[in-house]
Amino acid sequence: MSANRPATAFALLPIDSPERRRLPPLLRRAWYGLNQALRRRIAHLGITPDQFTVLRNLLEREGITQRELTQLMTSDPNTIASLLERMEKAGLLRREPHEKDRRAYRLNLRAAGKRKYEAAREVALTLQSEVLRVLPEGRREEFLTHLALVAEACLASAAASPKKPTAKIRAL
Amino acid sequence: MSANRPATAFALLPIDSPERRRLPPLLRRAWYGLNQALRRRIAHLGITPDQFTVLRNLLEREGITQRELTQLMTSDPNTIASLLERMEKAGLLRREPHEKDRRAYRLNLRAAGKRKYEAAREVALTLQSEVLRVLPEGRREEFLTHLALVAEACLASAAASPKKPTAKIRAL
DNA sequence: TGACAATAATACCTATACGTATCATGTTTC
DNA sequence: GAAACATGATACGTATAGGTATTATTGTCA
Repeated sequence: MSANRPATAFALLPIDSPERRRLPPLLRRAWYGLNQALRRRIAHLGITPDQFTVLRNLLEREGITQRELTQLMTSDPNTIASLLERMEKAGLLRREPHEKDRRAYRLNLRAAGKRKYEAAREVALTLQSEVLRVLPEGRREEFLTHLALVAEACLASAAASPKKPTAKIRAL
Repeated sequence: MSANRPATAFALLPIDSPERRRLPPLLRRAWYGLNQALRRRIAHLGITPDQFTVLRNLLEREGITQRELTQLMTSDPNTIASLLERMEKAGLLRREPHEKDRRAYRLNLRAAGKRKYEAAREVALTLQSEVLRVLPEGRREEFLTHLALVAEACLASAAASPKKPTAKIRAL
């Protein structure tokens, strides 16, 4: 083991998994694991983790447009459109015409959506605290702060990576 | 702001985004941002981030089965099967019959797969260090260690959440 | 050894991510 | 104020996640 790392960091981990320290697989495992756990635990409610996130955002900010929801969820207009279509069909929310912009919709929860949200929220809170318990209590806030920094950096890198490389950039 | 948190943690963040401190959205942003950045930066190679991960695993361990790859990638047999089908069609790898178990395949990279991997690896390494630069140098190892703990906890929670609730559990 | 459970892979389904293109509507600019 | 441009939403295509069921094997145990 190299000398300039805290030895405790590896105490719980098998030494022979070098990729254990690589950011991408760790983020992948954490995100997919968390998502899968939540999906299974709320499956009986008939909603998915992404639908739960939509419900939460709509409860906190009623009447937002799809574009605004897309930004709040750090998602994509296409993904949100089809997600909302399924949720509207399931009776969880309504899309009403925007009174100022005839291109846009205003999104509003229906009663069924609010009920599903409340039930799923309990599950999600339990899950989150269950997961964070593995960190020493005094380090949890710091971890989340660092994770927020990393998340912002990831989004910035994505934003800085054009879909179609411009002539200038490709010329490098 | 509550008193028992380090004040510096919030210095760079808008105070009015309470969900900034919630684990799920942070993991989502980090993972999707990282994935999107890599996808755009290697699109010219004709492979996706997941295909890149497959290539890396196959390079490190030649001749593994789909089942073993599924475990290495913390993925799903269905997903891996269709992923490999696309990659085999694209000439990146071969599925050869397993000499002991006629149900299984042995996976091997082809030359094109190795070339794509080498090119994508440079991009991925650059991206990862670009992202980790936002953390103070002395905290990066600690952050990854904590993230590994969280990832394991997420996987454990998922594993502890059955697909179909048993009668016993549902009775609670 | 013969019935039966476990396992590797696949088929089929739905949900999501996201790239490109399109349409309708807003906004800006000369 | 008309043309150019920007924006909200959608249509369509491909890739991935993962649930259920099926098929072909393998392993186990009475």
